[in-house]
Amino acid sequence: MEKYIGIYFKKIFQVIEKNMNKKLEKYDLTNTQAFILIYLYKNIVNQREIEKKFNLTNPTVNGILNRLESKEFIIRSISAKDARNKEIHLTERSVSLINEMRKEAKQLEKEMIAGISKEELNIFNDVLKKIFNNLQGGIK
Amino acid sequence: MEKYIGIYFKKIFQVIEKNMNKKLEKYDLTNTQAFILIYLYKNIVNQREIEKKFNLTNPTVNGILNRLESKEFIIRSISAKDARNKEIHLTERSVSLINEMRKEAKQLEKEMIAGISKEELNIFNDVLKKIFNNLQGGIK
DNA sequence: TATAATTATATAGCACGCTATATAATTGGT
DNA sequence: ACCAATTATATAGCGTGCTATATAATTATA
Repeated sequence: MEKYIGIYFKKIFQVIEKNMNKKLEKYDLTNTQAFILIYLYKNIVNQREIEKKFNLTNPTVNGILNRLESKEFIIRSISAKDARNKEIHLTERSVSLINEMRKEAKQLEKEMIAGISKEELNIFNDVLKKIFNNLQGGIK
Repeated sequence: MEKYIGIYFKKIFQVIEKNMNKKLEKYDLTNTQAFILIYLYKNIVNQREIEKKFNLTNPTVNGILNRLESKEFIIRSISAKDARNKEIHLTERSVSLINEMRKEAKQLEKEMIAGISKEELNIFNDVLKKIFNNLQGGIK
């Protein structure tokens, strides 16, 4: 067993990420890119909203969107209402992949929690939430 | 509540990391570097062992050790027994910090799990282990 | 014993986090 | 109406992950 929860967490998170990236290779997408596309499919937002939703900084989001744009998964255009905002539009290419990717994501989540009971999962989620809240204060 | 465990995991992991990095700033170390130093203090190993312990690839470990070396936290020398191996030695500088850093790491772990019962923690750890095992197969 | 396979480390190049900083547009206060 | 503050986005530069590839030393095998 791992002495530090922090390290254990990191290991597991990285295993999850690797699995996802492997499944997404065929779409020429990373897991971060895929989750953002899935989010954009359901929500018409500017970049700032993506930052808040995924807990990321603006340079991070900008970089991800740059890559998505150069691969032609999205198009960015300046908002007519407020020229500071950029509107983000999914291209045909990404719309056609969303459902498939969503299926894969769900499938992987199922694999992850195989053999874990409802009760265990509930407690697990509670603990995750508590840890998150315990640490949130320490940041800002 | 988060729809995808994967994303929730990522958020929490990143909050943990940010907290740790903040606490370690004063030592001119990142959390990854600190955990590797702590490990090296207790274990005389070559780079390969670090890869296995932390589930990292060799270029990742090499990069981290390069940075630790240039900041003079470690010294690397070629093994007399097997010239493929590099022996990693901690410098005075890092030895003097280990205990303090270990205290901080423990302290943060305590903060993380504040208000969580023993039972909850046990289940949480079990679930983590199960998730890790469920996914391990998917990688290699 | 020479060659092939394996092992340990290193390098190149990329994705995705970050902080610090810049720029441009909008909003608010006087 | 102006100037300051705020807001949204972008850029520079870095750490830590990765894959693919190279190099050098050791081990195994024909």
